[in-house]
Amino acid sequence: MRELKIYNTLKAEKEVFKPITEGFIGMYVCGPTVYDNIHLGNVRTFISFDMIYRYLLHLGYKVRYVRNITDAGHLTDHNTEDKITTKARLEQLEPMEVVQKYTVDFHEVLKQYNLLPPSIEPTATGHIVEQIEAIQTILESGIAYVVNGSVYFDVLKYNETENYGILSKQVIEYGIENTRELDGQSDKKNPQDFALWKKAEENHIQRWNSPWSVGFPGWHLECTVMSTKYLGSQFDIHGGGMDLKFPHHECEIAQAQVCNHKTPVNYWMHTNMLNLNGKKMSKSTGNSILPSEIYTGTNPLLSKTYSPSVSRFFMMQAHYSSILDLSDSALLSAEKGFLKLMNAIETLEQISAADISTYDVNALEEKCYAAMSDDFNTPILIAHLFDGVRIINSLKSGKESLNISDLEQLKTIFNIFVTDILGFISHKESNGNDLTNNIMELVLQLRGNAKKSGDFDTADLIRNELDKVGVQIKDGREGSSWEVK
RNA sequence: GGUAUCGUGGCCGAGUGGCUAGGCAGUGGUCUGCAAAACCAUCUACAGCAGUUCGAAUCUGCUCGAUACCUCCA
Repeated sequence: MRELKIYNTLKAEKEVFKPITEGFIGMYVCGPTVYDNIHLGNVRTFISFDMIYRYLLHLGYKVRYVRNITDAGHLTDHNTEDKITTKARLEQLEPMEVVQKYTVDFHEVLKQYNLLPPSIEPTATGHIVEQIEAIQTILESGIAYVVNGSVYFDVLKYNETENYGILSKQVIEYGIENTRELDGQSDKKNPQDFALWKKAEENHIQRWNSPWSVGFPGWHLECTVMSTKYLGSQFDIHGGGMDLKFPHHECEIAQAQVCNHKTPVNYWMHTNMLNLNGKKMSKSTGNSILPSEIYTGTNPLLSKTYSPSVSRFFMMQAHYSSILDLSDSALLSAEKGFLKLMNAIETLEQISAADISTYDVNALEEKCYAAMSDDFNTPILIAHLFDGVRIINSLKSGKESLNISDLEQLKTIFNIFVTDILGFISHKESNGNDLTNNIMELVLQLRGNAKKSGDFDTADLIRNELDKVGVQIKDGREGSSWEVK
């Protein structure tokens, strides 16, 4: 199998990837908390991991991809209530209605962006029993304590024998004098401690029985429990957004370390943020844009609508680990580039083979694999694909030629990288309609006749009127063609 | 205050010690009835200062600036 390099946040360097079991990969990615519509920044993370998943599959690995849905336990800021519960109260819904509503939204959006579904999509509320068992284990190890029906993880005690901060490189602060505002109400021994179980207040709707209180699990615990359950106590890849690195992933490592006595994950991958107006998109600050606003064009920042494929292309033009800034002009240029790429693929279907090849298709394929195998470098891949686009257009005009096997190989390359790995789909499916094709053939023929007889008024009329309804005429050396814009 | 990442041409965005990334926009040309598309050519660059080196956008130090995390966020 081809060598693959992955930037491992845990080691802070690029490493050659070696799965625990040859040919198999266990991958866990933190999913959304379904208390609201996901915004485009959330989508970026899932698209990045979709691309990663697709490439791993393409390389021939059997991948078990687990991506959770957080439907309980995610606390709001400075509050004892969780996000789902808060939303349920605001919308006067059952918590599970909130969960259902936004889970459906999540899935619909990801479908628009052509994401493959994960192998398993577990929920926090479906694993309450496992979470309670894990808390018991941690309590028995003496790394957690019970206060007023809630259970907290003792970070300082853990840090005596283990390294809390191994992932985020944070150095925990001993002593409370360094902390900013210590919440007087808090049951915690230290502000760094985090909740494993919270006792439910009277008005808290989501609640389960436990040995300590009627309450609900802490946010960090679900990922530990579910990744362990489905991928084992040690697995290959754990991913998530950069903003989850600390404290969420740090806490996951600590919990798993106490429960299973081994480091849970070999490769930690963190995808970077999508910025809007120079700042991270965020639900809580309102600096965000919804996927639906992109394809309906309802956001004031956008001059027009953009298809999901265009925004997917826009994201793939940046490396997953870089911050990416969204703007109308960036989407506009992405759209042009995307159409150029997709048009070339259509053109490729019309190319006929020649006797000799004037271009090294093998070298192109090698470059594409090299780019992807170097920490999933999609911008470099796309640069190479545009090299292929240039060749395709030259093939059409006769400046380059390919023999039959090279031509087939070029088609395969585009199929693999554009469709299978980058996950782009042409949004011009309507071009394939037989009726439309036949009518357009006639129209082009009539216009061609008009041109031949010098009737350019008619020729231009046809071209202009078609342009108004979104069809572009392209006159080439060997005749005219058309496409839906 | 702590931790981390980053500062690349008109814009977006790769590269990380010597060899043109790429896309969009611009300019010149080919083609065209004209235009568009396409193709060819081409311009604008590595935040600043000092150091290491035969050679640095790439390594080191400092300065300035930006962002993220440290309290919920993909």
